[in-house]
Amino acid sequence: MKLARYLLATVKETPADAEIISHQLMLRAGMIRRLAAGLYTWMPLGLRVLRKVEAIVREEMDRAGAQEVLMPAVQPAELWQDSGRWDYYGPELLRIKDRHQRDFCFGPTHEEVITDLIRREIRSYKQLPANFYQIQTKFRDEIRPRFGVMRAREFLMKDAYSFHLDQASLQETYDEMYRTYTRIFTRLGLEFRAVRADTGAIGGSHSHEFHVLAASGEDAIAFASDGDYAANVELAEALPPAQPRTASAAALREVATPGQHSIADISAFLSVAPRQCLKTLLVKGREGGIVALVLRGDHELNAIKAAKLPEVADPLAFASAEEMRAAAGCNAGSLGPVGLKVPAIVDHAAAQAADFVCGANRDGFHLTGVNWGRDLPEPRTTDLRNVIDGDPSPDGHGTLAIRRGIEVGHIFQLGQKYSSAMQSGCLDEQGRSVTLTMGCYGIGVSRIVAAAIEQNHDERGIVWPEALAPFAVMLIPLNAHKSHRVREAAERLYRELWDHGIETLYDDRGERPGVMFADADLIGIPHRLVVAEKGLDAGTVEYKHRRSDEVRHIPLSELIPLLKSARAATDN
RNA sequence: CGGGGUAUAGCGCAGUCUGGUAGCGCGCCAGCUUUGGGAGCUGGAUGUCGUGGGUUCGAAUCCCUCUACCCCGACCA
Repeated sequence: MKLARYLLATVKETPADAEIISHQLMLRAGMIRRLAAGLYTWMPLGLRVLRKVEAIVREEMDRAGAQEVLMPAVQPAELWQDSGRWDYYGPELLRIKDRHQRDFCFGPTHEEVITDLIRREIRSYKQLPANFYQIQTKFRDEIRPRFGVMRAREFLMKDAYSFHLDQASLQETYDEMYRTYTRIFTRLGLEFRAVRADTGAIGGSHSHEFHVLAASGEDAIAFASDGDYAANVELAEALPPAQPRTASAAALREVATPGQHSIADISAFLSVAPRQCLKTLLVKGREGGIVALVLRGDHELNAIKAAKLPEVADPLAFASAEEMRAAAGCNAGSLGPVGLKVPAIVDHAAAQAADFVCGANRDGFHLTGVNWGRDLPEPRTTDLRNVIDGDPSPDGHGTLAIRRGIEVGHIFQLGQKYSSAMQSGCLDEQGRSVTLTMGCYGIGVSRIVAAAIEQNHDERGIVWPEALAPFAVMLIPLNAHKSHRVREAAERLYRELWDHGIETLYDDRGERPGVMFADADLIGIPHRLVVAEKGLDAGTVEYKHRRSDEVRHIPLSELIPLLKSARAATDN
């Protein structure tokens, strides 16, 4: 491509409403433009990157024996009513009506459509197992789209669905997909980890998320210092403390704590560590009523763990101010487990505390020197909190460290959730009717582009991994307006590079050198070639890699082999 | 959905409090100079001041309506 008439829409200034670096750089490099909240146009340069991701995903899915299909983005409501999700899915599902007032939705995912297809097409166990995938635009009406294409409403996703006669066959394909995802993210040049994830109603250890590690990630991941345990913090188990509770030493006292509400207030006011304070949260119960959850002051409630308790409403909902006063006789800020009339469920770590501080269930007062078993009954304990840095690993190997990740892939075993709701089955070897067992496997294709930038940038712009770069080479002529030799050499080199299949951008805009260098750096092209008078005298062009400061003078004859070997190193 | 904020040239912003001829930087167009890290000078084009209504001799500015977008909030006891 020649830049003079390529829509290279780079901008110098950082757009005001882009918060994270990938969003800023995608706008500045002219990869995307916003149309409305969570809706983006992919510009020529950005689309090339998106296509690179797609191509690698497609190659590896094909290699793993999956068959590509393309299903409609718009889906009839009937299918969603069949599966029960029309009512369950909520406002994230974009519902639309056609001219006959029939209900449709813009697909946020395709379990219903594929299950419907398979129940019509698959007749015999001889056709199984089978795995179908598509790369397609999805729409999820997110409460709060943000971070550009990282959390957009419309986005490109690869979704795959596998069908099996039994669990053993599903496990095989699941493992194959795990390996395939590992290959894909490795080829994309990303630093990533597979982590155990929450499976919702499915249960078991049959779900993994693939996360690109980045400080801006929206998910927290817990890693074990020894061994390979890794899990989303949503799921990671906090083990009960190994040491027994220390004996009580202090007497129970009620102290006035006017205006002191938060753990931070109380610990500062009474000069005790936050971990010596307990916080009490009142939440709605599953069958109505109120339940108290008690945690150590330095710990955070894990809403997913709490919502799984049989006593607690799912999803988790906090008690209103009126409900608090009715249940405890005080406002938030003075709640405590002592003398509370509602059932209390206590986190393991909170149950281990001795001589602790908590609210007195009387506005403006707290209790100090409180002890389980003495001042209130021994608690019912469970795991309620998020793991924190330094907690013991649930698998017994070392301690946990917390890092942030961007979820770019998710594989899980669906079992028979959709196939039984939608009566998708076939005949087995004995002629018996069997309900199919399913797996599903997603990759956020457009999100990967943003995630890759989060991991690969510097102060000058994007630094593309070889496999994702929109172009391999940026060809820059110096003083082309004055020098026939430079112009001719650059033109010749440009054609030669393309003849060898090396994707090259030729900057024929006639800009000053500084502008050309700055744009080349901003859009992150890996290999930079500069053609100038002084090099031509020696029969060389100047070569620089985006990641390096080293400038090398390469004889023209060695150029193509050099670039080809750089590319080959990243294929497969 | 609750709270906060913003909307003025392609982009980033000032002007609004205190009503009176719509501005700055970048970008864009033309010319000259310049050419190894986002050039300089000269000249130029570009605005229903988000929408609709109201007050006023006069509204970007004051009042009301609507819309769009951004940020914060489901980790607080």
